[in-house]
This record gives sequence, C-alpha cells and structure tokens, in this order.
Amino acid sequence: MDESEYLAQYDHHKYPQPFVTVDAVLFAFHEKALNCLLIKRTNHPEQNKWALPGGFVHPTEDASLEATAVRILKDKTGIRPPYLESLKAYGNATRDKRGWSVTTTYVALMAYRECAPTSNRVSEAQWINVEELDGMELAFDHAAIIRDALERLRQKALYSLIPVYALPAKFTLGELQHLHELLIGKPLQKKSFRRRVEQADLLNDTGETKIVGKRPAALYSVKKGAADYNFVRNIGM
Amino acid sequence: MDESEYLAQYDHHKYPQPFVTVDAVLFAFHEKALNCLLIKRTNHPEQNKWALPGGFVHPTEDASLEATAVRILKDKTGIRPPYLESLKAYGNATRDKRGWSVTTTYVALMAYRECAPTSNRVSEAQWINVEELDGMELAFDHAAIIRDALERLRQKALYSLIPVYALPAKFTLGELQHLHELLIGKPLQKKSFRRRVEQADLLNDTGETKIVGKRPAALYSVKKGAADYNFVRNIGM
DNA sequence: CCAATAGTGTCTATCAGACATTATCTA
DNA sequence: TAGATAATGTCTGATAGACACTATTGG
Repeated sequence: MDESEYLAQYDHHKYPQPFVTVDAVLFAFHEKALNCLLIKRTNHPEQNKWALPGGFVHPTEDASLEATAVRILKDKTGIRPPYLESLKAYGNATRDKRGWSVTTTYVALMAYRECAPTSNRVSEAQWINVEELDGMELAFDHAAIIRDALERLRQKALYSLIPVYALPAKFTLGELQHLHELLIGKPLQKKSFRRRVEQADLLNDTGETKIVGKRPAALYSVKKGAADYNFVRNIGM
Repeated sequence: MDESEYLAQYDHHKYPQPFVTVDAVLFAFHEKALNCLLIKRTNHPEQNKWALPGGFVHPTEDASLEATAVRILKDKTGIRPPYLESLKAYGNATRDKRGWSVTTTYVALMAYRECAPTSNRVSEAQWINVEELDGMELAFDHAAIIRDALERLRQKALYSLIPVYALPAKFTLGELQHLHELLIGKPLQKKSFRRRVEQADLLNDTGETKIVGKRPAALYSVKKGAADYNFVRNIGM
C-alpha cells in the first residue's frame, strides 16, 4: 500500500481517542489587582461553574491551536491580546466527565477593558481578582491550570518585563513595579527596579505624564520586541 | 436535561475533532555529544523517515498524558527516565497528512544506554547526535519540536543543573561542565562552574574516583530534589 | 510650607569572569 | 621527572539591595 492509498482508507474515528480543547488564562492588571478572565458555564458539564475561556478546535476554521486560542479570546474581549504564550497540555481520563480529554493551554496578557459587550453569547464573561480565586469552585482542573499560569508569570517577573503586557499601552514605572511586586509577592527596591528597566532599554518615554499621587509620573510605552528580553540576573530574591 | 442525561447522550465523535498524539524528546549525553532518541518509521505516513518516539494515547491503559509518555519511553528504553517535563502542544491542519492533529510533547533526560533490545517492535530506535540532525529529514514537524526542546534545555543549563539527568548516575564535574558547555555553546570558567555547584549543594561526593585524564576525578551523584533548584544568576553570559 | 509621590546618588554585598597556582595521578 | 588533568586562590567587574537624598506637584 502506498501513502495515498493509506491516507484514503485512514479514519482516526475508528480508534478510541481523547477529545481536545483549548483553554486560555488571560490576565490583566486593574485597580492594583491582577485579574483573570473567567466564563460562567451555562451548559453541561460543570454547569454554572466558572471556567477559563476555551472551547473546541474548529477544524475548518482554525489553522492552528494558537489560532483557536486567538479566536476564543477575541470573541470574549474584542481584541487579540498582545501577549500569548503556549503553556502545557493537561490530559487524563478524569478531568472531564465526558471522557478522556486533553486541553492545550495558553497564557495571555492584555490591558484591562470591559468584556466585549458585542458578544451575544449567553455565557457571561467576567474579570476575577486572582486573590479571590481560592474561595471559588472552578470547573474541571482550571484552578490548577491558573496556578501553573500564575507561576509561569511569576517566574517571568523575576527575569523579564513580560508582565508589562498586562498594563495599558501607556503606564508609569510605579504601576509596572506594583505589578511585579504583586506577582513576586514581596516589595522591590524602587532603585533596583528602575535601574533594570533603564538598562534593558525596552520602554519609550512618551513625554506625557499622569497624576497618580502628588508629583506627576512619566508615562512609558513598550518597545517592539520587549517580550524577547531576559535579564541575566533575577530581581527580588 | 440534567448532567447524567447530558453525559449519556454525549458523543464527541459526532463532532469533527483533531486527533491527539504524544511525542517525547529524549536526550542523553554520550561520548562528548548530546544524543536524541529517534525511531525509524516503518508505517505510513512519513514512512522511512526518522521521528520522535511517540504515539496515540491508549485511553483504557493510560491514566494521563504523562503516563502515555512514560509508557512510550519505557517501551523504547526499558526504563522510566529520571527527568520528564512537559513541553508545549503543537497542533494545526497540515502537520500530519492524516488531518488536523495535535501532539503534546515532553522533554526527557536519562543516562545513555543501548536501546532496549527487549523491544520486539519492528521500528528501529537509535540515538542520534543532535549535531547531525540538521542534515536529516525528520518526520512531521519533529525537527522544530527538537529545536524547541533543545532551546528549553539550553535555558535550563544557564540557571539550573537539570542537564545532570542526561548523565550516568555517577559522573565527574568535568563531564557535567562539558555538557553545559555543549548546551550553552561556549566554554565556561571551571572555577565559576564549580563554585555554583558547591554553593547549590545539589550533588553528593560518592568518595569514588574515575580516571578520565591523568589525575582521577571525583565522582558525584545527584541529590533528590535537585531538579527544583534554580540559580538566581545565569552562567556563561 | 507640608504632605505625598516621583525619581536619584551612593555604598555594600554577592557572585560570575579571568587567570594563576597547586594537587595528584600515569608513563 | 614530565605532562596532563583535577581542583583551588584570589583579584576584578557587574549588578542587586539598602537607604538616604532630592524633585515636583497639590493644598
């Protein structure tokens, strides 16, 4: 049998197979808190529980897993998040009552904005402060996935400026430092933080200022390619 | 409809679905080279090409994706590798001619050993020096997966001793340093490397020695939990 | 002027880089 | 003893931590 004959007769539905979904952990920093986008499930299974935005691959519509993630997030938020990174796959026999299932997951960051009012889906999307997640019962193994995503982001806060993508397009260094402190879980030396930012040369001073406290703070924007920069040494350890 | 009714009527085979595989990138250090375990495919598709050890989930046999990876690797090598880490999922419409497919991937490390002669599979398993991979045509997108796995391991070599799991149970510091140099792609200062190893306190001096050159070198073994240690600062930058 | 936040100067501590030196083996 | 590899001593440089200091606003 040559390859074309093999492909013509091949049907993977003949074999028992897990089913695949894509879930995204989307974070945004707002009002001094890190928020995670969750959806209230309206259907079985795990009905009425909060879950990560996610869904099945649409084979005819989605070119790749990442495209599926982008479609799902755009549907809920109205935009394509500026930072999207592949996390790992979670798969076992029991995580979903429908059967052996695999979810391929992504971590995404974007500026906080109200959830897309354009969405005409029945399911309700809402930003939840990550501090409040412990008290909530989430669908499937989504609590563990969010923990892993947070840990990934926490690591990045130690040696990169990736968390900046969870801020608005223009932000102050104070806001960025607060976000890093929140992730790392301890206060950082202002001087150390600013030295790193300056040395890395990843931000543009927009020339604008913003009144947060008393003295106006300079507003910065992110340079292109900032996501690729890693510091040689960790901060806050 | 309540949940049990919903589950009773649910059949995911009714919907078009990608199929899922698991692939593992297994590395071992041997004769001053990093080797990757590959399998010569005997069946369609990609017949006669070299591929990563991998396969379908066996839903009734495998409790999880990781269990699938362990089963596959044990089948090829005879053992469960001491280091196994989840890499990302790769999925799109074109990577496999059989249709929209997803592979969930793992990076694994173990001591070099001849491939399991007990394996009665027709497919041939072989260690390939990673330097030689560039000239080979690999199946599917496995070349890209190996690149990502190598990049992950290279990062770990900068701030951890994870590569140690690609060495035998007893090894010299010279061997460990050579492996790190191979991964990082540049020579390291012996003193810097040894300082880190000592400070991290992740190795046991077995008291034994091994003649590599002239003066016998002390043989070390890895302490339990060494995989969890990260240095605060990178080496070799 | 005071209070509060933004931003800087500067000293210290830690650890990697560099490279010379000593130690221990075989031939 | 010579030669080679293993292991150490020690100086320098880079950068994070600590903390005091100055700058700029509103009231």
